[in-house]
Amino acid sequence: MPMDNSLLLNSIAKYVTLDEQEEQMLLSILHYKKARRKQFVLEEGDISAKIIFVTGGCLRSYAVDKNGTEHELQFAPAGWWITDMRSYITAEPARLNIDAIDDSEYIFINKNDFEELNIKVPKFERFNRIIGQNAIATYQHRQIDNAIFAAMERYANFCQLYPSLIKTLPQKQVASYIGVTPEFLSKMLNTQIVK
Amino acid sequence: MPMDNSLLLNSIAKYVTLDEQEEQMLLSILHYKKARRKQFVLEEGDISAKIIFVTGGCLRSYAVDKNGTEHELQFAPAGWWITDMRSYITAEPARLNIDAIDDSEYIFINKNDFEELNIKVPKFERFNRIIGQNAIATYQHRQIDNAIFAAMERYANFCQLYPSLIKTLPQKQVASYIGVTPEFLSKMLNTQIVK
DNA sequence: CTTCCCTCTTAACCTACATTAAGTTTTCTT
DNA sequence: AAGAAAACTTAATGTAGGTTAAGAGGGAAG
Repeated sequence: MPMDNSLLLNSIAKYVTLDEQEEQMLLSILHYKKARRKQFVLEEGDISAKIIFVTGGCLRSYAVDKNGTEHELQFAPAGWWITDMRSYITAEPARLNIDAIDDSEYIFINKNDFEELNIKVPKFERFNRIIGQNAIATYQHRQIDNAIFAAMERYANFCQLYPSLIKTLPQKQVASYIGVTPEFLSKMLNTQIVK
Repeated sequence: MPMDNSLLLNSIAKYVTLDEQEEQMLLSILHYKKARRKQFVLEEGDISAKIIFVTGGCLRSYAVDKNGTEHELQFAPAGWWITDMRSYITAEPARLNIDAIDDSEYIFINKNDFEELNIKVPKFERFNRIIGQNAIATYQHRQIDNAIFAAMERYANFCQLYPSLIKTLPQKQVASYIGVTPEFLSKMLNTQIVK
């Protein structure tokens, strides 16, 4: 059954040009899956032996603290990659949960296939090296932003950076991403009305 | 003049095996530099058109907030890579400063050379893809740790993760890395004595 | 239409950590 | 070895954001 791979292929094509055969090798290792709203894609304690590319809906990754409070690490709408990288690399149990915020569709690639394809198709490895660097840049700046900015500024940054997410996400998840409680975000937003 | 490249070559050899010619291509693009304690290697506002590998001493990267307070992003003792990745990728002015904590020596590779070598030597690109993934894993967990743990636990984590750095770094830099003021870290450490 | 659950809000009170300011010790520099 | 500059400590006071609790809308399932 032919699946829609165009989002993935276009995203790769931004950085490298795969020939017919290389593209075939990639397509041959893709798996397709759907997750309904709130369904887990990866559960804390599992081993994350795959890498995930979202093609529809929205996934998220988060960790749960000792009080049971969730802390969002990442939102992954269509076109984004998501995984627990530590667990992927070391095959240790994942600390992150990944679940579906909306009914979602995604492609996943098993670790063995992914590693093998990187070796067989250098252009694919280039693509991964480059998007890896992009992710590092993002994490570096998120770390600095958290250290430097107060909650209100982090909220403003989030709105600017992810305008489409702001419209669809429940406020409590935005709160968790920027590192405050939902109560505090609510208060912050409703106290600022008149300056 | 022959320089000591063994640290770099060993670090690459952990992941890939370069042949004679590949190694030569790598060596031909290396530049060697020293920085005295407190000297800048990259200054906020500059464009970070290179990638740095520390061979001796210790560098650090940090950002400065509007009050002039420094916030440590990374310590890079011998064997570590360091750069402002956003600035490297986009050629925008860096937000990070990189300077020397101790008298240090480092290798740097200019962006053009680095990108070209990645294309010419797929094994080098593999190495970079892999260490990029490692860096992502580290940043993911640092983000989560900051969200989940209180200052004392973050300090304990730091001690466990970087036992050698704890001995050499001034306390105020550790404080900055874990995200508290030096005053608070001092109080924390000196109040815990008798439980 | 209603019940249930989930999200958001409001408000009182609480705490981890920041700020300011001195004083002390360690370390560079000369 | 002296003097200056950093680094560390202590303590009083301040505040951003957390916690707890209760109520109000809103949408999905029956």
